[in-house]
Amino acid sequence: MNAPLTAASPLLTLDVGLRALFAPRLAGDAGAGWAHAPGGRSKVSGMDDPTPSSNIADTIFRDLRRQILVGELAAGQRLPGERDLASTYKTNRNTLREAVRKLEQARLVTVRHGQGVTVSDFKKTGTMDLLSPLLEAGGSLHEVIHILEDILPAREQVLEFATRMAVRRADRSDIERLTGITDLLITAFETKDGALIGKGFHRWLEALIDTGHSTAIRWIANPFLDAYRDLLEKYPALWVLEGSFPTYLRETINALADGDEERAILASRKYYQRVDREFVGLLKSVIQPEAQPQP
Amino acid sequence: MNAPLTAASPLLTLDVGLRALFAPRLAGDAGAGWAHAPGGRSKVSGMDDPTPSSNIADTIFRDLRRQILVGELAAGQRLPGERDLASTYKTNRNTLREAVRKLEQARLVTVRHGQGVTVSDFKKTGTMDLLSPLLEAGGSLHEVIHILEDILPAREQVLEFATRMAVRRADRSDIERLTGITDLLITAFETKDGALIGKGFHRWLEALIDTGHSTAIRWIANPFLDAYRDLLEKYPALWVLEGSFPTYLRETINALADGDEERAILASRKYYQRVDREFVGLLKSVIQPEAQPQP
DNA sequence: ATGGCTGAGCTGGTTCAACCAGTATGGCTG
DNA sequence: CAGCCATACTGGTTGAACCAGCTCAGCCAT
Repeated sequence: MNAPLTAASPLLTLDVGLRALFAPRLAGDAGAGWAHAPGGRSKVSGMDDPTPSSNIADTIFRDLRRQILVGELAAGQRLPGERDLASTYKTNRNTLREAVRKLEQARLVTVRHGQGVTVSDFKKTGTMDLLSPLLEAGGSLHEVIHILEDILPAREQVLEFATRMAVRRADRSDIERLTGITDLLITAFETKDGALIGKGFHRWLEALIDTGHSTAIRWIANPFLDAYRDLLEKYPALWVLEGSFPTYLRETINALADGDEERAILASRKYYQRVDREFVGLLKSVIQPEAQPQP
Repeated sequence: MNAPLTAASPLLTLDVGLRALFAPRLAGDAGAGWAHAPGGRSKVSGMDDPTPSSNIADTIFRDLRRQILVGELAAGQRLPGERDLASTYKTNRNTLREAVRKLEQARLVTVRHGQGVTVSDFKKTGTMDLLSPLLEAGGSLHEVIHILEDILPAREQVLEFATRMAVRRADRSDIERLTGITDLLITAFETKDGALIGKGFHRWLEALIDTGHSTAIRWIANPFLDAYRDLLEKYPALWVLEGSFPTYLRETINALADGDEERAILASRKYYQRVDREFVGLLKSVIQPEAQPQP
């Protein structure tokens, strides 16, 4: 890659992460440092349930979804009949149908009475909801990298938009909340513990999005946050955190407090362009190792 | 509103559309002028099925979804048991469960074995998939307008991003396709037939998004296109088309052909800021008629 | 020979009646 | 009073039967 990194600010754990990304699941949890703050949420318990999903229908749903997302079941192809599928999965038709209903709702198949179930072309008709399951499905390396390359600029757009709205609509309590998380996060950054920082950054992003006070932003950002969280759980060591990470956080907070929209956008753009450039470069060097540059 | 409209370019059918938006469904179809082009699609038949949805489970799903989206079922609230719900809807438990599976997949409820079904806070945890059903559900006027005000800038961001990627990645065939649709559309614009223009514009947007050759863009844009199409079907006369519409189309195409990214973005930004400003102004004047400006 | 009807056999849609399995709760027991 | 446990909720699973839309082979009439 063209732009050399400052020796003092290497990409944190990136190559470890890349190796982990396509390797069996890693165990490990980096302590309870980022437990939920006692926010004003209702009795909604939060997303800290381990979700064992011993659910048969759900298991089948996930399996079929995976098969579709990695291309084992191609678009336009017809699924076996419900009776056949049920016996394949050693269950009954009712349970199997629940799985099919979920596939249908996820736009992965279309069901027509008398004609069977056909796989949809999810690349055409899907939505960002598929991002997390797609990364989780882990198709071919090439495929995943292509999708990621595609997603990264979109993510940057979303983040810029979220940042913009946050600057416009932040109130005092938003800024306090974000400042608090930022301080914790910068402290955590010193530990170089990828999983811990990852969780903290997730909270930071959530707070930033909340600060926009916009349902639209939340809805756009949620699939990205989901994908982030899922990947974080699977590959705690993955997170690409460039050396300027604390600077980015501070710049954003300061611009937020000053109401300086352009400065906040600039900080975001600068940071993510850096990170993404490195990330894409590394991804490409995984595909074509001969093109790998000298450090 | 501050900026007066040029007398020669009134908002096409806007107040008719606003009236229609909160009135019973209008009938009418503006001819087959926008039939699908014989594209290279596989056997996927397209989205021109009337979708009668006589499906019981789906009907229940839609009804419960509507109740949740308009707030009749509040977040955190528990649904009646499956046995009760089944008898309420005069059906059996299996069919009802299929509806609940869809609600679960749509993130509108969470189901926990032994504890029942609870309504989720979709404003926090939802995704853009909910946009179309939310508008369809038609909650309080105030609510819908608030959401729309929130969505419009997001839509503009998405369109700008789509435009940007289209300019970067357009090839000759993309430009030919878009030019063809543009010519048709501008001709159709003379007819002032809202439904016809609406359909044509939908095709134009699809072509623009295809031109980006990016799965990410498609996935982000799809919920917006869905909402657009659904509203178009329900309120054929709605579409807000400002007088500069043909100019916007031409500018975009020309910039695309020249590879001039900034010019394309500028055309998009200028046009949608105009349209959205008028739209929001009108929406607000519906809420507070006393604030309505003089023409 | 050709056109249209018809029924057999696919598909998903719906119903029923049981039973299995988590979760809360209140009353009983130590 | 503390702790257990029967019980009565909740959703999860099962299997069988039947209803309904669709396709197509094959028959019948033109």
